[in-house]
Amino acid sequence: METLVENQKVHICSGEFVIAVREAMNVISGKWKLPIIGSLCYGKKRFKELERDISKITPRMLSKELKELELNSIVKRTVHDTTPVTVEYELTPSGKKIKNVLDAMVKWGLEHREVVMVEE
Amino acid sequence: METLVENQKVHICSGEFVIAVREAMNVISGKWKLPIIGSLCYGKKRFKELERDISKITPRMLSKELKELELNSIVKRTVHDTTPVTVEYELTPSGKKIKNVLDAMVKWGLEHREVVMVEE
DNA sequence: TATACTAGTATACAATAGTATAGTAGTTAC
DNA sequence: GTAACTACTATACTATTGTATACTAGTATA
Repeated sequence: METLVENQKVHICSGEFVIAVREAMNVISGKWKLPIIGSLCYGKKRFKELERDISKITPRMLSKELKELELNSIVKRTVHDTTPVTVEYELTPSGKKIKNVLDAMVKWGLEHREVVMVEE
Repeated sequence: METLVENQKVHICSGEFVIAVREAMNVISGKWKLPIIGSLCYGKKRFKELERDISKITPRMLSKELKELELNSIVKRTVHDTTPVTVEYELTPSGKKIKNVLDAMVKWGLEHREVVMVEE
């Protein structure tokens, strides 16, 4: 399995490849990361807005996942000096580009579903 | 966040989208699925070959993951009537196409790493 | 008879991921 | 003064995921 990255053939087992895939996996794995990213695609959101948007998430998980996403430079956190304090979360440019990965997943997923349906 | 699939704009929250992404996530999530798929990219492999190929995997996990991949139509299992019995595993066409998703992940991962490096 | 090969399975445990429920601190409206 | 808003945190638990170690069954070789 080979892949073209910046005009260079890269072997699936090359160190860079593995690290890059792992990084992408980190960002989208887990139960709540995609719902959070999905919700932030429509623009900035406050903590409580995300909590209301994402059905059944607990504040503990929301807080934990937002911290991880911030650490990984996917989400930017901004504190506003209002009363009460409001905190806004938004996707970084890198966070927005995850869309390309999701697109590839949707494309594969739909094709795969069709293949499986025809087989059965 | 919108995406183009077969000339139709599909909303990120549409049922089909969510199911398709979840399906793709199922196939690549977990500690051992990518190493297994990676190893099978080079062609058919027997159980013991995979076990030797994939450093530190236990037969329990290899067996479990192969079963899941087979259930999801990513891997095909063929039993050969030799002595001792040999079993071959190979990627289905759908399994091979997961490469497109991995490519998108590599591309994003490499770009993201560069952005993060420049920032720090 | 003992060892090694095939492809796994069984049991018990450890580690990680996620849930449920309640509480914090500071300010504002009733 | 009490309730409600903000953005969380703390504690204790359950569930899922992965590990470690040993074992099975059938055949072939030394």
